[in-house]
Amino acid sequence: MPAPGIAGTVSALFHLPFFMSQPATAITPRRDEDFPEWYQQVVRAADLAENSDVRGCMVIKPWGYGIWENMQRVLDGMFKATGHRNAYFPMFIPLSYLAKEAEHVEGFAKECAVVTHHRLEADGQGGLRPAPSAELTEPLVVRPTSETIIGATYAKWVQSYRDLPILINQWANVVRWEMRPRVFLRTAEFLWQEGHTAHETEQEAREETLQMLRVYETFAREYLAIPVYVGEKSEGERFPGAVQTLCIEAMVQDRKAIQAGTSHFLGQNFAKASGIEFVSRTNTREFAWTTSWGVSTRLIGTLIMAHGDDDGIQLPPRIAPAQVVILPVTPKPETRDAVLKAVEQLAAALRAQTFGGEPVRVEIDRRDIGGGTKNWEWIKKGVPLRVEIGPRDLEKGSVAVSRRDRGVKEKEFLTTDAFVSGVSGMLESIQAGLLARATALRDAHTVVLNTREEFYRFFTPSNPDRPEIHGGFALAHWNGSREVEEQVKADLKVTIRCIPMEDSPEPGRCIFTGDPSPRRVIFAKSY
RNA sequence: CGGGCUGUGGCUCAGCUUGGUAGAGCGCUUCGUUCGGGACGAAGAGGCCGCGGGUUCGAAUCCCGCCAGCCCGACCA
Repeated sequence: MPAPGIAGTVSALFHLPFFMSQPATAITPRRDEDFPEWYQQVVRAADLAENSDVRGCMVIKPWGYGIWENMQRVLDGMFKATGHRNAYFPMFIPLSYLAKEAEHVEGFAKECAVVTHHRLEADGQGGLRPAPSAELTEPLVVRPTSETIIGATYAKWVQSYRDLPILINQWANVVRWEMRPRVFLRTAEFLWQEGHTAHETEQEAREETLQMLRVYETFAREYLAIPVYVGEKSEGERFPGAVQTLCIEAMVQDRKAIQAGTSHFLGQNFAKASGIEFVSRTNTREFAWTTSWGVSTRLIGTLIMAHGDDDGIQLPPRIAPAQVVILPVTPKPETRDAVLKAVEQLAAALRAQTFGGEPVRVEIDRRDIGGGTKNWEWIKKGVPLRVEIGPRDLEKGSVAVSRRDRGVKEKEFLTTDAFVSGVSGMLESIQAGLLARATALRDAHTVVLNTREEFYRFFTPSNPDRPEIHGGFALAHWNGSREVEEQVKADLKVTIRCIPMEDSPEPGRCIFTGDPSPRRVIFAKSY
């Protein structure tokens, strides 16, 4: 984590009283003091979401939802560009459907919400209860994922190889009854997209799985400014029922890994379970080959932990709900109208500019609250550029521009024209800076380890009672056995994040057993 | 599901041991002074102290029961 800009720090100190009545950073605790608590405070300070009265469920507030809407819009375009279309399937899945695929049941049964009744009645004590007479003959499960119900539907749609491929995505909510919820990272209900495709051949399905993984990788890098490793999950981390699970893994600022997206090659497992059969080109009956792939609102949590600083979140411009916020400075009533008029003109001029092929997103904050308070709110919300215009700027034809990736008090005075024509470049520079910083962090904490001792040292904090930020990604040889994986997990809470896809893997010997290993895999602690 | 803890204005909490019908900070409202700035002052609104029962002249405070939430473990996008 680089230090804040020196100029900004000096300037900030200059404005504070000796005894510092205000914290030096907008968020307490700082990241290095208590990362999990810092995360929660950022979610609150940036007004992204809050916990609801329903345990484990969150209310996503407009600023947070705006981020999700941008993710949806961009990804949706990428899905369409690769030939997919959207559809919608039911939220309720008959219990018997879930039971069809053995591994799938085992994976999800423990965290399913179940609907058993379809009517309420008075309980005689002023409350309500499910009516005993209205019990469903077959309970419905609130979807934890939709493979089974979509599979059952595809089975009806597919008769011939001519009906394939089916390339469908749905945007939906899903429910997994988690024991330990954390806003955006692990909630009982979350929003996501799930792509479900069915293919004629294994190769085609495998290519689809890989293609969508690459879509996620591109999205993460180009839009979220988060570099990711792409690879395959080990057997222990695989999606229940999948033949192969591919993933993108990101590192966030406490050096833990987070799975940011997954793409599964399901083989014929679900086709067999759901009866997706077709008559082939050679007039034989075949099971289809299916895939599924998804990303969720967890990406918002990833974004926070990847780019946030001690003053709040920092949004990559490409995904920010507003890229520029204009803050009118209206100290005197007599100049107020002129300032507001200039603000409108500036907004229009900025919106006529494009960034990443889209009009620049501009918001004007006309609220009548203290300028400092207002400024800090937008800092905490992570808007990339803040622009102040006051009466003096009107006279000079200038604006005061602050970048979120620079010091809080740092302002650049530009002519209005220069700012408008340069806004796209500034946004590009911020976007690139975030990616560069995240990449540097990841690379600095990705190490190659060759012995068991090094490995255990790397993942052991110096203070076990209050673990400091430590560890990172460890590239090490592994013999491929589940026993080793589970031992490491039990000892250190470290898991295999992925088996990286490389062109020329370097063979070696497992650092735990000495067995031959075809390639290094990535170990890390994870969310 | 095991272990620890907590429920008091919107938020964070004090008060409870030694019962006498409620406090602080922040936030909110109004007024004023400030103000290219997360300022200051004054006034004000807001609480059947988680729920039910018991002891008592009297319970936020003591006793019993229940409910809810948080933290630590097992599970997880």
